[in-house]
Amino acid sequence: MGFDDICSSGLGLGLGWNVKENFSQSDHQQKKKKSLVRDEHFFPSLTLGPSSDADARKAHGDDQQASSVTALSSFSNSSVKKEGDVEFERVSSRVGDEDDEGCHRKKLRLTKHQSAILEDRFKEHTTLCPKQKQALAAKLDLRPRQVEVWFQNRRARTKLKQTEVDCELLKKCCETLTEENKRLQKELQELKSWKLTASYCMQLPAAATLTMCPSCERVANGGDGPPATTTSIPFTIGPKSHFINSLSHPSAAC
DNA sequence: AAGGTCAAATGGTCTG
DNA sequence: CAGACCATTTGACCTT
Repeated sequence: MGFDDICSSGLGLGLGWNVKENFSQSDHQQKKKKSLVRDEHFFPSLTLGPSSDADARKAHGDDQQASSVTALSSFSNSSVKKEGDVEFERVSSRVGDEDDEGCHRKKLRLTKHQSAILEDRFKEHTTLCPKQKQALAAKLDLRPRQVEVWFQNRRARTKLKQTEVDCELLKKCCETLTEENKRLQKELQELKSWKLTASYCMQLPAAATLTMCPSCERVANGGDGPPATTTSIPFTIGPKSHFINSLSHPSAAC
């Protein structure tokens, strides 16, 4: 026991990314997955302790549903403005000539009004049932298919935005963990140097009664002298370290 | 002209 | 199997 337990018990210190891949999907679906974004969940990990992998991986806040963050639409900076709404109406409304639609598609620009209504609906629900779609299409003078496509594209934008947000979050998390890793590495080094010091002190008669109080967590002489303080003893153990000299009884420290 | 945006098309999977 | 959804691509339009 003692320092040896701390320093040579497979204490591991690491920083890395845990990748939890969702393999639940069928094989034929995998070929479609070119991007990692959808089914992989990355979460950073920092470990200090036995290198067993048994420690529970915390479930991360999952599922990037449309968040309030993403509610701000990319439409807000829509570039169509110069020629005013008259121009909008000209290009946008009425894809009424459905027959020649297949030949060459004309760029459709939704009017501000149409976009606003669609946005409002999207804020309420990110999907539409057929009836809602019909009604909305009629209201906006668009085809149901156009409404459907708009919602698809809007969801895609939301997802992209959310991915960017998540990415930023993970970056920050990574930075934090890197700092934590550095700190723990430093602490480990200190513990190792303490071990060297202790093994040296063990050879001295007085140090044989070295004790650490479990309550105040200070190293003290177990003998007749006064309790040791941080100033009188060359080393003390911080709150997170739990070292008790096996040669003496813990309660004797105070 | 290059690059960005966005509506629309396409081709695939999933689900009831 | 139809319809909804998704990822990706295409093409028109816009800005710089």
